[in-house]
Amino acid sequence: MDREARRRDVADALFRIAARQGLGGVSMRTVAAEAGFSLGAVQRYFTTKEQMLRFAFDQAVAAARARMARVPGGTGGDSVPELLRRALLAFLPADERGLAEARIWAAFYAEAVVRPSFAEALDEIDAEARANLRAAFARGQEAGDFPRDRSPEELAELVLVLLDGLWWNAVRRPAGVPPAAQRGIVDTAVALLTASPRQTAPR
Amino acid sequence: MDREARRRDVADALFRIAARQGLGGVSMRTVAAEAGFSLGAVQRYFTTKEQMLRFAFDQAVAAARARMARVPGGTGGDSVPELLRRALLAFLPADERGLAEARIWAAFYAEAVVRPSFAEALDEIDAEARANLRAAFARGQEAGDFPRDRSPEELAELVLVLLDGLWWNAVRRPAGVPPAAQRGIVDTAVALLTASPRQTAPR
DNA sequence: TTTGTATCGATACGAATGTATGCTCATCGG
DNA sequence: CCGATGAGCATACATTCGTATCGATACAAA
Repeated sequence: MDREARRRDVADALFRIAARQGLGGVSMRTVAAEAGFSLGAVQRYFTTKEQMLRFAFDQAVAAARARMARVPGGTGGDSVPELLRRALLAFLPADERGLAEARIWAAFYAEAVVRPSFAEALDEIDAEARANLRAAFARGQEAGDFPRDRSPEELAELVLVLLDGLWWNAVRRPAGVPPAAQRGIVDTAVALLTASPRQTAPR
Repeated sequence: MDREARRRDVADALFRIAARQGLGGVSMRTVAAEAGFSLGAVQRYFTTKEQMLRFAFDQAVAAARARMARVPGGTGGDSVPELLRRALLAFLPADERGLAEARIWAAFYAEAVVRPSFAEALDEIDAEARANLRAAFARGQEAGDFPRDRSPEELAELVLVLLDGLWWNAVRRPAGVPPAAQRGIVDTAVALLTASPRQTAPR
């Protein structure tokens, strides 16, 4: 009878289908079958497909926010570069389960390109991450861990872009093969970020 | 009567729809209407939707390959970092037309996550780009434009990842607003790539 | 017990989908 | 002239879609 819990069950079923077949495989009936519910039951929790999709999307957004909050904030004793390295790795899919989640996000991500209401939520997450990174870089520069000739804003933006790239790179790998290669790229990126510039790219 | 030209017309119509509504808005009938053809006419060129989609995808892949070939190869007098900078910018959507193309790619990109036959083609493009970048970095290191403590492979991989991130970042921007900010990130990234490392990220 | 109210399942219905079939022409070789 | 070939179009068909409606069961209140 717990309405909210059932809604989450339905959303979980939607996630499983989206991870396997993308949003193209998501229909009221396929979701109902995956959840072990009848079509009518799903309809009682979500009168419309739009509602169902939006709920699932919001669920995924909340999970992403929670993951971001769980990232080591900087109060620990680690250096900022090390924190950055761990933060990047925290958002990359590591095991089979993480890869399934990432596939779901890939579907939503693409959907956001043509659905502004989804894009707004992604922009909000981006803004949060940007703010966190900006603050971290400011601290890192004060501690001397990062060169000061680049503003924290620039560095934060660069890391966000880098994370997007790393993430998509991981999503496209066949199975759970990435760990080593991924770590290598992350290490390289962090090393370059902590390097002092030798020359500026000519105008 | 030119069969191949008509097929491209149909594919172009598919592209316009995909840019507007994603692959979810693509159906035999909507594509036919967009192309100004009847459903039957489209069917004569593509007996199945799968064929149509695959042809359009291959068309997009060929265009991407052509764009990659058109990128300044390095025989010019420019320094390798400058070449890198221009190469990155060449792949980012600059105007409204480029953004529409990018939206199409976003749809295909997400589709590739759940359709291995699409993923293969993307992997091939990636491999080509990786080889080109690797060679460019090797040349750049010999010329002293890049630090030698990172292998060309690592640097190439990093740039590929960075390009993916930059690209998605551009796709998600509302309209044709990105140029300045995008260039800033590219400049920062190139500057960092050409910097000499100060310290390596702790294990 | 009776009444009322959720919960769920089954089914119905119109719209849209992919695909198949048949028809009308125009063009061209004999 | 005329048969043939193929392009283009309309239509038909079965399936699947989202959504709406109805009946059955369960359980709480009166």
